[in-house]
Amino acid sequence: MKNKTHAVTIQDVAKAAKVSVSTVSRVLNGRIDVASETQERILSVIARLGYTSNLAARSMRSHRKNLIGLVVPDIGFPYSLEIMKGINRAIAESKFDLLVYTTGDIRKNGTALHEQHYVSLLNNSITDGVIIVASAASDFITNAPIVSVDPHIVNPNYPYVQGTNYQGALEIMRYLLELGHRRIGFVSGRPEIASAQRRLSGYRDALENAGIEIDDELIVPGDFVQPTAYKSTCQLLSLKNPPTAIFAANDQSAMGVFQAADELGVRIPEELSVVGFDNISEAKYMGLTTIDQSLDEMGYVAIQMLIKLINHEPLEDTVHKMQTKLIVRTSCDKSASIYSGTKLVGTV
Amino acid sequence: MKNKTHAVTIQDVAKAAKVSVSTVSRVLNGRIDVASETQERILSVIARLGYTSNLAARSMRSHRKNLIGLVVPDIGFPYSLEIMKGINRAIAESKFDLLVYTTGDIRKNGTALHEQHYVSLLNNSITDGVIIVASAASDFITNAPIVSVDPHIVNPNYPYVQGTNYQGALEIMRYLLELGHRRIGFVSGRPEIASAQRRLSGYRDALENAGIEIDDELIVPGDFVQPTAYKSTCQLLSLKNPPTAIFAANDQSAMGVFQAADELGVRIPEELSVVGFDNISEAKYMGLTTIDQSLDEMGYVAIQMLIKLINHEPLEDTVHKMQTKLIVRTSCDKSASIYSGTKLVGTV
DNA sequence: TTGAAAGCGCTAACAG
DNA sequence: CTGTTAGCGCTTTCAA
Repeated sequence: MKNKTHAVTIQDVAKAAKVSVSTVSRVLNGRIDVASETQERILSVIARLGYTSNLAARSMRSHRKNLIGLVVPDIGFPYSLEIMKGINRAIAESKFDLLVYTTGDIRKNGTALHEQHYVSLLNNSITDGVIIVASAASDFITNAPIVSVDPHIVNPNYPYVQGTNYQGALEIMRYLLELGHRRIGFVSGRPEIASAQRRLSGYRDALENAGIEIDDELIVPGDFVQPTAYKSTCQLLSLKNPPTAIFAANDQSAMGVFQAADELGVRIPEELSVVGFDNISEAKYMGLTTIDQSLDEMGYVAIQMLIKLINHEPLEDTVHKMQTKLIVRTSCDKSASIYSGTKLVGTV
Repeated sequence: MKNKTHAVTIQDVAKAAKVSVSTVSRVLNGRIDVASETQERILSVIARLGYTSNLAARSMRSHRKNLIGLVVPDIGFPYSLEIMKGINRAIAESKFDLLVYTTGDIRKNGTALHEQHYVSLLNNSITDGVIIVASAASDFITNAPIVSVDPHIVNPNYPYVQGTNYQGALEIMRYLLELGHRRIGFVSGRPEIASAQRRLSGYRDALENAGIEIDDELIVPGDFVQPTAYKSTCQLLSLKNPPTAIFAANDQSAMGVFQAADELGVRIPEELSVVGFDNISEAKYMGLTTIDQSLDEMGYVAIQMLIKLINHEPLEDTVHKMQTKLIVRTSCDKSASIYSGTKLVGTV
């Protein structure tokens, strides 16, 4: 490791190039008012010394950092990854760099409080704006723009991106009802989260519209995580009058449903139709039907919105709702066909 | 959005609490030499104003930032994600926060150069140390420690973590040879990468040791990405004397092999045995056998090593080689049994 | 075209 | 226990 002692600063460069720090700074920032001879000399010194401008110091002085912050609760989740894919794509197309902030584990902190903390930390220091994913917090103190992706609780003061959860749920139910199902189970999501509530509403309303009485026994608890869904599904399948179809509130829950069905010897999709919300990469191998809310697109769109805000450009839509797509699989094969889709983009 | 005008600084807090900035700073840094009454007053003001310390300014003054940087080429890759899972876990157990730096896409930049840039940028500014994953660069200018995970080219000057690629490849080959295979195809990885080379060496040496002549027709190009492996496998399976088993250099390549086999109507594992390197979450649904090099463990260990370096604690092993595990699947079911493993930890 | 100097927000001596 | 002061490395006036 070189320069074990001291990082090379702009002063070192200035000294070596026999100019003042301000001249070096000018070159660094691409000012045109520097003699090309001087400029070349400075650049060669920079290269020779391996100088990198100090991010901290630079951020402190200038307002433009070309850096976007991303606050995600847990990178390990497939959900987060999907969104990050889209974010990554948008970042690649932009001149911004991305800085992801995570505390490694949701359990480590009092979520909402820490989200607020990190948003402030980043936006008041080194980023031009932040994207916050699945935030539990609904209010932030920041002087740079933020865009919320799939917030737990919707706050109209901030621009946000979300899926068409209600419509998607209706879609799923329409599909299952058309298949002739009358007893449809629902593995819930976390009840405090808006998207979970809207999915449940869709489930309920669809049944109601179809003139089917809601059997509360068929609505079982869940928390977007596989083990809980597994337990709930076991309970569901052990009913004396079990459902013939199950609607799982998210991908992980669908995995839990699959696990339970598999263990109890119930074959999917022959004996039990299963539909799950979210992208499930394994879905095609498990014979599950899914409704895809294009998580990656949500990330992509969020960055686009944020960049506009950073550039003080107007935002046509403060709220962006992503299209959901029902992907129907008739069997455990790899072919999947898109059944239908709804697109909804509007301004609140 | 509040405070649209100006971020609240330590000065604002000091003024509101009627103390000096240094007293606020003391409270912020948990110094004990502050009257508990004053402390409480300051804390309440901080809470009321929603103050967050400026990361940039703080980093500039103090040496300890409690922040670890991670430089990954592309977050969207399953490979990166696996490593990040382990990193995340280790971070959660530590008092450090994590900051991931990515440019969104490998193609965006001249990899090696940019890796060096980001390492310097982070380590000379706001991080206490960085982890660099799958680096193309082999030398860095930094005054804070770095740990390299799975470097393309090994540089003994830096501590690094890697899998037992050669041993793993031997293991895979032993397994396939024991199954009676004599014509075994190899879908290569990127030839400039050390791990890919070692996997190929393992393949070659195993055949040689078994007294089987190497047929260069059976070694097809790959680049760790599915489409290439797909094409190469099609080529492999179209040979007049096609292989009865294929060893894919990584998970994505294994997916490509699966895709090709599926398309050509070759059943796995009945008609074609396939083994892939890396964790493949879909493997269990596809009947693939894998050799798992515990990517997440690599991330976990890397953070442990880095934290020791940051704390100036001695490192027993500058080089950490992760155990690889051959996971054999007899059919497309969910049960998987661990075949064998090798563990190798040493110091260079 | 270049340099000197002020100051961004913060921490760490050093005085009181 | 608390305030004063001197910078950290950088950008940005303002002069020269």
